[in-house]
Formats: sequence, structure tokens, C-alpha cells
Amino acid sequence: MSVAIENFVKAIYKNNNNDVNDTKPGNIAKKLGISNAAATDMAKKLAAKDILNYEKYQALQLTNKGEKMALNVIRKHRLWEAFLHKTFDMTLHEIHREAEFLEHETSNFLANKISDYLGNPKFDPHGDPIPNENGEITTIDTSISLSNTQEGKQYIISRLMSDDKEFFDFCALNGLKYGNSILVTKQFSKNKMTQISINNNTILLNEDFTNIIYVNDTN
Amino acid sequence: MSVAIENFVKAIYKNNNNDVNDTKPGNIAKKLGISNAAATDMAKKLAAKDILNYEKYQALQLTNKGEKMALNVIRKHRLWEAFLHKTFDMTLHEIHREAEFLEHETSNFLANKISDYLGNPKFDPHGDPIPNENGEITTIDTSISLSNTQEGKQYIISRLMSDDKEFFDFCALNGLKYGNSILVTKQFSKNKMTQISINNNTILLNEDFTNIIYVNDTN
DNA sequence: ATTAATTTTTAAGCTTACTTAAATTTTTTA
DNA sequence: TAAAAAATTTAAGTAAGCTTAAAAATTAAT
Repeated sequence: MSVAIENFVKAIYKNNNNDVNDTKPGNIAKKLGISNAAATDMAKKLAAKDILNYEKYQALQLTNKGEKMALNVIRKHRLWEAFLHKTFDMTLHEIHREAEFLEHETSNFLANKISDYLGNPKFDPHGDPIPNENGEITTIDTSISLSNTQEGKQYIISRLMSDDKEFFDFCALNGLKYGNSILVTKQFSKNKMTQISINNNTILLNEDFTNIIYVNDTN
Repeated sequence: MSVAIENFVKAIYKNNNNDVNDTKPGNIAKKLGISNAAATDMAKKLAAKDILNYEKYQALQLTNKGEKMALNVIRKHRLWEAFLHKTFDMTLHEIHREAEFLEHETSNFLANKISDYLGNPKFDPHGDPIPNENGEITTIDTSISLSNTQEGKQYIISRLMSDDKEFFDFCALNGLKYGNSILVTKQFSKNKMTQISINNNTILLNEDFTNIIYVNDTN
């Protein structure tokens, strides 16, 4: 499959979360930086290949085949991220940037080699789940966003849901890393800010950040 | 630069050894598995970009710029080979196959990370020299083909110049590996065969193989 | 419930990287 | 050295993956 097709199914898969309209051609086009016309064109082509269901003016929906394709690319992306992070100690932004290219030129053979080497991890350094060889994500995500945490409680960072360099730089600078422990010291409900303590530092985070930082209860 | 262009300049660079005619469009076409017409087409395009010199019916010649491009791709290819071989213990055939794709989607940034990680090696697992970041190959090759070795002398394997799976399988099976030591026990000049001793095994090699196995004198 | 704004689709056209077929030039060989 | 063979080039055409512009349909707003 071509890079264009792989990116297309990936974009649909990733947009398929909240609003049904998020997988309409225009939104996929915006995500990929192509024209709406190009997205419609591609949608028709992929429908003919049974990769997605296309009906005029409706949202695009991946078939089983299409979803498998998307998960296969996402698997390779996240395996590369995990591998580059571990091996070369590259930043969250750098690993994403490189994986974005490598994912399309990686055989299943090599993907499995990487996975084995890493001990078949279930999460990448952003906390995103890594699908297995069959495109299955077995792990149940029990994490909540930092916005919904309670004052005085301890949490483990489980996901940094972004691809923004500025955000990652901020996280790296402040020890906000997958697996690290934090204490929520204050929730300012009025202005939607959260104060946390990490490595003996106190940090105040606004809603933009607390919405994309996910954590697990330490029990 | 596109994959097609990178492969084109690479093919010219690699064919530019013995016969001048080896870089004529037809031979490049054959190497790349495209039609002669396509090769001529591409040659004209690249000439317009000052990547090579094109004159009707003449052999193609890379400009400085074109050669730099070729060496940059070759550098990435060989770094990947070295890395995959070391990290995943993949065979010479497997590393070549994967590197053939990865080389086109590797940033200079990542290439340097890989190089640093490996200790900036000067040779890949086939014994092929790895150009540095500036496209320079500093090492002087003093190796000779096994066909030209002398009876009773000890040599170090310095290069396995092939991309044939069968050959690599044979090498792996018999310990014929970059850096390994061998003793030339007999040269059968009449039928152009060479008998060697390696790991207490005696192997008889025909011309096809002795021509592509290079060695260095142990002095 | 119309009107306005937005989105989607259609249509026409472009570039890249190929193809095959025919014409031309070069090279080989007898 | 002239004819035959081979290689190269030109010409015409194709598919993928885009573009812009205009038409059609949907969605939002008053």
C-alpha cells in the first residue's frame, strides 16, 4: 500500500473517537493537509478496494480490512517511537517526527524484530497503546485526564496525548514523563487550572495541558 | 528528493566502476528494472537540476551535487545495515532488504544518531565503506579478491561483494564473515578454484565466489 | 423557514514516474 | 564497410495523487 493510502486510513482511524463528523472527507483533508477534493477522490478509490465505506456526504468508515491496515501502520509507528526513545534517547517530538516516515517502510518482519527486542511492550513513550501483530489492542485504558483528578491524590502519568513540540519540551523540562509519579496539590475549578507536585517542584498547569495529560490512580 | 531519484543516482554511482558504458541509460534501466525510455526521461530531468551531465547517446555522469546525493543515500543504507546486523542479529540478506527501504526515509539527524551509537564505523557488515556526513570515504581499500591470493597464506575477510541471498546463506553457514580469518590452502589455477581452511573446515570455492570475496593480507 | 455559510462533490488540469511502439543513432559483425 | 543488431531517443499514453474552480448538497443562523 502506498504512503498516501496508509496515511489516509490512519487519519480516519485516529479521528474516529468523538464526533461522527470527524471522519468526513473535509476533516480528514484538514488533518492530512490536502484539499477536500483530493480526500473525496481517495475515499472513492478506497471504497472500491473495500478499505472503507463511502456514501456521498456521509462520514467515512473503515471496513475491517481498512482498520487492520490502519492498526498495522500505527503499530509500526509506535514500535519505532519506543525503539528510538530507548536506543537513542531521542525526545518525544523527535521520535514522532522520525516514526512518521519510518512507519511506511517497515516490513512486518522488522516490526516483529523491534517488538521482540523491546520485550513486546504494550505502550509507547507517549503512553499510546501498541497494537499486536494481529492489530489487536488488548489493554484496557483506565486512565483519566489530569483535569479530572482529585486534590491530595497521587497519580502515575500514563499518556501524553499530543504531537506538539512545545508541549513535549515543557514535559521533558519538568519531568512529566510516562510512568512518573505526580501529586495533585490543588484544583482551581474556577479558572480550570491544576497544581501538581513532581520531583519536589510545584507546577501550575492550565486546561490545554491537563486535558492531554492522562494519569492512573496509584490506589 | 524522491525515492525514484535517490535510486537513480545510487545506481549510477554504483555502476561507475569499470566500463564507462555501465552508466549509459540502458544499464541503469536494467539495474532499476525500468524501461530504457524511463531512464532517458529521468536523465534529462536530473540534468536540468544539475544532478548529472547528460549528452545524447553518452554515458551518464553524476555532478558533484549528484555524487553527494548518492553518497548520502549509500551512507544511510550502510548505517542501517550495520545497525540492524548488530542490534537484531539479522542476516546479510535481511539487512540489505530492509535497508533498501529505510534508506529513503531516514533524516540526516537520525543517520548521525545511528552512526554515533555504533561508534562511527567505517565499514558495514558486508565490508562496504560507510561515507561520512560529508559524503567522504576516507579509508583506503587495500583488499584483493580471493582469486588473487597465494597458497599457504593467511587472510582476513574484508568484503562480501554481493546482494545474493544464496551466497550470503552459504557464507553464514561456513563462517565466511567480515573480519574472520582464513587460510588459503590451494589455488587450482587450471579450473580457477580456491581451497581455503576456516574454523578447521576445508572449503572449495569456485570463481563465482572467489571473485566477490575480498580479503586483506595479515602481514 | 428561508437565507447564508459551509462542506462536499464534480470537473478539468497538473506533475511524477512510469509504459509501449516507432524512429533514430550507435555498435557490432560478417 | 555495409548490413544487421542493439541501444537510445522520441512520441504518445497511463495511473496515482494531487490542485483550483464551479456546482450541488448539507448545515447553521437569523
